[in-house]
Amino acid sequence: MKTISVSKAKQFAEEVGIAFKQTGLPRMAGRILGWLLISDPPHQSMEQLTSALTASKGSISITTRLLIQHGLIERISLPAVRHDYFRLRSDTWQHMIGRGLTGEIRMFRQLAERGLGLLGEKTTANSKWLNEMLDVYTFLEQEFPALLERWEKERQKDLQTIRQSR
Amino acid sequence: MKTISVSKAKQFAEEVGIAFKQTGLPRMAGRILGWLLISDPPHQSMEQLTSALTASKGSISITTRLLIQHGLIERISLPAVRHDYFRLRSDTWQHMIGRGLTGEIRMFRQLAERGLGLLGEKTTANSKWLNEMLDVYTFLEQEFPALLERWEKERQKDLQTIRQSR
DNA sequence: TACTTTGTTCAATATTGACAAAACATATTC
DNA sequence: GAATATGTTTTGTCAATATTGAACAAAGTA
Repeated sequence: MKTISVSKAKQFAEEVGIAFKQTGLPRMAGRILGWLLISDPPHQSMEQLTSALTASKGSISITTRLLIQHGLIERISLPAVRHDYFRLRSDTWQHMIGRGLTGEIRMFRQLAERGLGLLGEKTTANSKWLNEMLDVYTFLEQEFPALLERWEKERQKDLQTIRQSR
Repeated sequence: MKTISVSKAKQFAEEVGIAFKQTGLPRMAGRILGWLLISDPPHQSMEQLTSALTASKGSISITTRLLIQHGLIERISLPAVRHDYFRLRSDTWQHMIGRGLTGEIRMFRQLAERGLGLLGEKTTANSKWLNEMLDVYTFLEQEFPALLERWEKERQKDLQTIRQSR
């Protein structure tokens, strides 16, 4: 029988927590998401989360709401069971990438525009940097979604290949 | 005479500060970089930075060192002037993107690998998510540098066009 | 060598954010 | 409708982080 070591699982959840903190979301959000990535079954009750993460009900309640708002997890309820469960959404990574990477790109593009607006018509030595900044981030803002679409397509192809080979 | 409003310039520096905080660098680092983006001249002394940002010498000293380590700014000295100046590096945005976006992609790819390692050979319901996570981030990790190279190329082309049209 | 300017380091403080515990609200069972 | 189970909101505490201010170091100038 192969079971995941509980301590390693908790450690993994902690690591995802730290990663999330760096992307701007609270640490607890990452812990919950990290746990849901490896928990068996993939849907977990609040009580399970509190005990797995040694966190208070309150924290879990607030943070699950946040994760739901961000589209990263969803609440499900099973018939004849009082409490609800949480589980990852199937499109979690689209949302993660959209919030993190795409969001960062947009933020810096906007900052470059603001900066250039401040300089006005003056062409100082800095406008070179600001223009380059605007240029890179505008390019990325346009091309990044296309990159993700390419992934979607290649993924579809791969899935088909797998199906055919059965 | 067109001069940048000092208060708006400071506000801009503050905004870049907040943006930096979200990417994991200290707020002060963003404030300094934001100020250097719009300051005239583009090189600023430590004394100028302290007064522009209303921050202590200590903060500036520590944070400029950090920015230099990250390759975002450089220290320059002018002949016959006692103190040094700081200015943006010409490749600031390559470093910014490498640290922020590329770093985030790599981090999540690594996490996916760790998670799958924990599951071992077991194919639980979660392995679907972890595999998709690994798949997206691996794809991005490979393709993102190529995207940046494409930008470099198109930029070279644009610069040539400008030169030729003179 | 004494003095001045400049920059760094570090200890003390202020600020922020995370979190738990408890009070509160809602719903379900008997 | 009392009792129990479940979930949310709030308040206060603690820990992490940022920032200052002062002491220190280094280097140029007279």
